[in-house]
Amino acid sequence: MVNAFVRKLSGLADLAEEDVATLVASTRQTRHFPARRDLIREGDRPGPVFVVLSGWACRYKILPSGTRQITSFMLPGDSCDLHIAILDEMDHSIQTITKAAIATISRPAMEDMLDRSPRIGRALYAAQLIDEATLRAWIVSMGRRSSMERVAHLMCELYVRLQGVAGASPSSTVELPVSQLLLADALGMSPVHINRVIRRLREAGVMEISRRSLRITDPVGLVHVAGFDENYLHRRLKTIATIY
Amino acid sequence: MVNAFVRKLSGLADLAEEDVATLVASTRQTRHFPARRDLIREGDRPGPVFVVLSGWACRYKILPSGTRQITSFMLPGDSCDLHIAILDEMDHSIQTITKAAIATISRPAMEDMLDRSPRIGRALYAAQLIDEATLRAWIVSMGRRSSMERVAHLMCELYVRLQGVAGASPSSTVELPVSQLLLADALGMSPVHINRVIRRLREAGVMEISRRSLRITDPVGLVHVAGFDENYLHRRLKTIATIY
DNA sequence: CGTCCTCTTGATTCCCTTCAATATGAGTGG
DNA sequence: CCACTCATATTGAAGGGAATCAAGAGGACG
Repeated sequence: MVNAFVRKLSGLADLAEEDVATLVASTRQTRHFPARRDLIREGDRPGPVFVVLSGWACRYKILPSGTRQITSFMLPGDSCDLHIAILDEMDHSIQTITKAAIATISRPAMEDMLDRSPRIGRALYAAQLIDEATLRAWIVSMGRRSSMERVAHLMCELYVRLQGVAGASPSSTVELPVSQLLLADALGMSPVHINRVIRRLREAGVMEISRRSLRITDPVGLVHVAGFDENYLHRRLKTIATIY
Repeated sequence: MVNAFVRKLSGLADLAEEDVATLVASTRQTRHFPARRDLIREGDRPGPVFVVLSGWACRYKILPSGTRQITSFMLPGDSCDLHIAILDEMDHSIQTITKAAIATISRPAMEDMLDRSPRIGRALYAAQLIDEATLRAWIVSMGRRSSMERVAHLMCELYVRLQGVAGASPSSTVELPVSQLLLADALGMSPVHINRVIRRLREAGVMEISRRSLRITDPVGLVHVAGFDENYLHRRLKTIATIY
């Protein structure tokens, strides 16, 4: 059984069997963390590369006023920048959202892996470019999308990302282990308003959030209100709209 | 005389003389573009790596509604992702803001360069990580900063970035060849409101924008209203606050 | 069973957008 | 050199979307 990391990278490059073995070996050393535990904090010296094998995490930054902004979600299979060690210190923190299994890849191990397999390197670079594209998509959302569109867009993103990694059969329902307060911190809105927007989306019949899960009742409609163009996720796989 | 690209990378890694020569040679092939000219468009197949030698450019995305969101500014010395060629298609466009001299580095040339000099590779990766950090900082700005803070923060960022590359003597005034409409597209605000915020900042005595130039009249004050922490730019150089 | 966190809904306030009009300035052609 | 045009900048007025304040309900957990 390969892990989420391998599943994700397999979708980004043609990995050989030995690559898979290398990746599995490199992520053998895993630690389990409870929810809401910082893996690394702003100002810390960057350490090894983190790989999320199960559970959710997020990158965030606290402002002087005390408010928080989440800059990205890390889902199973996601890892942080492969060359993070180049920098002097972290400019943001990383925290688990749920219980999570985190593997760490030391810098020498990472460099060894990049040296040995160009395919792994290619997959990791592709992953990084997708992460960047996602950051840009968030900027677009925050800058020019209405709150309805913004929430819908994030749900589309998370849905597609989860489908891409889970390898599970397409389902209209995915687990969404985030509180509305967390969504607020991710979307730059107030928790109260997030709640109202979710309600409007439910009343519009496109999606529902309940019991920590997201159910997409009208995929086409959701994609439409979100103005979602999944090209930025650079997946040449089935699209959310064509699954159904 | 070395170009802006070399000057920027020199600040990110200890380049040998041969590295400088390599970089200069790789950017010999430059083209001149007028203002407001697309270098590459969303949906296009990624081509060579673009390097801005002079002038300004920006990455942007057009939404279905027709509004535009700029996701980053490219100043002299900046380049786009070194591995951009991995992706199938561009998820955003790049356009010149002013007249600009753009060098292109073909994919083979880039790979050759990375193979030959680990120092150049290191500098390029550092540049990319800084770009990513800047994207995160923009997300934080859009999500959790007030319009005053947001404008002030962008001005701090641009000022520090310009100082980092220009190599010029520190000055309270830098060229800022962007219209208020462009700032609006970058900051996710309306042009009208941008105008009012700029006025308030002028009245507060911290900065002035006029005749396409930015004058910082009170650096400490500006940094303060912006809540600017330049750590994210990962410069171990003099800070905007300590220059004065 | 009490406590705390999350969710939900209402009321009020205000920041920012939109609409509108005018001013300023650069570039163009007569 | 001066009208003309168009982009940009500036300011006012009005409306709306989202934050804030506030209170209650539901649910998880020790």
